[in-house]
Amino acid sequence: MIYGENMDILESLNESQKEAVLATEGPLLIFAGAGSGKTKVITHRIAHLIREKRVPPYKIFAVTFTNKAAGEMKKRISSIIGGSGDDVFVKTFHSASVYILRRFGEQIGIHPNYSIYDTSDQESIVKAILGEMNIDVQKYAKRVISKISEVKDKAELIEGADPYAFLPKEYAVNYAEIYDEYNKRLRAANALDFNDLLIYAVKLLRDSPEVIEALQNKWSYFMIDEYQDTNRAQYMMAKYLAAKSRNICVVGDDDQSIYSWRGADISNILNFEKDYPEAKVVKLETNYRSTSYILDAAYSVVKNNRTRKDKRLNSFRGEGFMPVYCETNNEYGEAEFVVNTIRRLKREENLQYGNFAVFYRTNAQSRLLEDTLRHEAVPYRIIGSVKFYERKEIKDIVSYLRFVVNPCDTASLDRIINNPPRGIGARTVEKLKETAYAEQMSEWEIIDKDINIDGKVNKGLKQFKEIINSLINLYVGVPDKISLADFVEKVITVSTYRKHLEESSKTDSTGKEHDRLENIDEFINSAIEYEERTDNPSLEEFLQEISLLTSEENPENKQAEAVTLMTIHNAKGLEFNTVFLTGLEEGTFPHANSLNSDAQIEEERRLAYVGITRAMDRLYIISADVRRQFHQTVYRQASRFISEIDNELLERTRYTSAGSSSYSDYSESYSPVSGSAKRVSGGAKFSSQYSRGDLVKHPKYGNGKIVNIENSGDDTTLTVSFPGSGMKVFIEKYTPLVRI
DNA sequence: ACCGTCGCCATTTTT
DNA sequence: TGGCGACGGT
Repeated sequence: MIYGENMDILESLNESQKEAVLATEGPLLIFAGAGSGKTKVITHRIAHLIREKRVPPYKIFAVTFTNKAAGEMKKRISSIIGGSGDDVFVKTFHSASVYILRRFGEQIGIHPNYSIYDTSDQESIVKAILGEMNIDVQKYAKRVISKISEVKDKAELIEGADPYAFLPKEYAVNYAEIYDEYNKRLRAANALDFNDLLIYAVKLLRDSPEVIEALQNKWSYFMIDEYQDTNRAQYMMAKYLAAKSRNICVVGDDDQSIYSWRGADISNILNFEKDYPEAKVVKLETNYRSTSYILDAAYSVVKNNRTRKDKRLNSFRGEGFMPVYCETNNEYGEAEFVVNTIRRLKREENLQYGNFAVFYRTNAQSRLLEDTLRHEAVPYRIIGSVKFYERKEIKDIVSYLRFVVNPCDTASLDRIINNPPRGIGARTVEKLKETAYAEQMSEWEIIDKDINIDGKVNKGLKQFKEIINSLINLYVGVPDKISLADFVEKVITVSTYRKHLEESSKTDSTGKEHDRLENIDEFINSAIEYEERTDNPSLEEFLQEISLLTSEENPENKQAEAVTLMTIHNAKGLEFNTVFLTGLEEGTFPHANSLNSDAQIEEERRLAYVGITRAMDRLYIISADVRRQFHQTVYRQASRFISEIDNELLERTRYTSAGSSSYSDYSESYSPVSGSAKRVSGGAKFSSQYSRGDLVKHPKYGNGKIVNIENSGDDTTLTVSFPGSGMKVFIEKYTPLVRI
């Protein structure tokens, strides 16, 4: 929809949506069911504040859960009211914290060049501590980290409660001691983890009259999205900020709370009316997204939860198609059923690949789906699996940058000191750490001052010192003398990282090393983009910003016309014409780890609810009798969520894959079973110099037979079956195939 | 002492 | 599948 300058902001809203938009003063709680136009209400409410109530845009503070949602919201506000929408403060809680700390952090000893530690940095710190304490690193590192996060999620540090009371007591592992040591090392490294960002921001708000006054004067209208997913610290941040104006509007849906494992506290939304007795409550109960069959199915699942406010969405749309439950023999059958159905619907119903989404509970499940789509030449994109900024090569470069900015950053130092290899081994690093500890200096000071750690001067360390020092000299000139992007380029060359990658890509036949080079160039692009869109760009800010980024938002989906694959968690807030919910088996979904607690089962059920309600027109729920996990084959029972759906709401079917348990078997004997999934190159609006059944030769795979020819976009693709290597798909115009 | 290779291991969800 | 530790070669 295009919004004209004079469009009435209220025009396209229903009664309760209008009510929510107009209630601008005082606390407001909006229960927004799935698909009820929540984002529309938030953006229109902000537009209304600005245009009708004459609230300056910069007085409005809005937080969402993900960067993507924040970006989306900004865009939509601007599309209603034009450019001034850019001045609304729209961020995530974490990036809002970064904003607060950048301005006021010095008050509590947080210098603006601090590093933000993600899970892998945390791991490196915790592993070091456990190693020194002679604790089984393998076994405990993950557990310790999750315990540390758990304590911090509860924000016990802020409220003065005893954090140790929340740590487990095990004779082999002293959690309290590790916890203290961990925090000590983060402070020494001038680093904050994700939780610290929130905690320290809240501390400032609570303890510094100057800060709270400045910020309460800065913002006077607050909007918080996904309120059911806020944790303790986020709750407190909102509370402190809005304490003066009390113009706080929270939006959420207890049925869609799926982040309790990350400290989200559902009682934050359920208790809002206690916190703000004068609060107005608006319920958005008309669903514009899904047909009533789908909504009824969703309701029949979620109503089994005990800890929820009962409510039921009305569909604005008609009855629609009955959801389909397909039982398959194994995960191959599941993947084939998905592909066949996509093909059929695309052809018969004139749908596009972009109309389809495939959801799964765990990322590991994506692999076979992905393989099958690729083999069948169905374009797809995966959201959120390997995050761009978590790729090894990106983290390496970021670590160089972080270290130059903040030379106390030991996690970064550990990463780069011998990367690329320069002859600094584990023993040397160990001695370096010992010396640093003995001298009460940072490791960098030891290196920089040529302090003797080993009876002889280490050549590698000397080399490393020169690299870092020359980069520090350049860094002083950023961004005036040297642009940020050029500096990043310098880091990549001076560190010899690029050279090293180029060399290893020569001998690498998989092309992986070459991909790494491309990713590095992509990273330079992201630095250029940052510089272009920022008024006062700084390396520090750039680094902190990307630490909070989770990729998809940046390297754009180059293929818009593609099937979307993602975890259900990632699907929140999205909608698709047709949704496949895969792996509906006890142990897969609900996940095995959640099976023995009611609270966790309820969260899994909410997750199912979120998944189902993403579908607009068609919903397919799939289970497999047998699924191979890790190394073994497990027999699975259909998920309880399926039996919770009323019988008359589900069309049942079964699909059996001709393939058995290994992919090569599958390729050899693959033949589509479903009658509607004939693999003909129908329509044939494209031309090919091959026909089905032709025998061809490939330089690497040898002789094979063409089993399918299809037009995907502009290209003609050939699917060839090789006796030795299974099925491969080629784009005809690039293929090295020769007819024999 | 470091570097590369081999084989073993484990995998919920993520700002 | 790939990340990580152990091991043996340089």
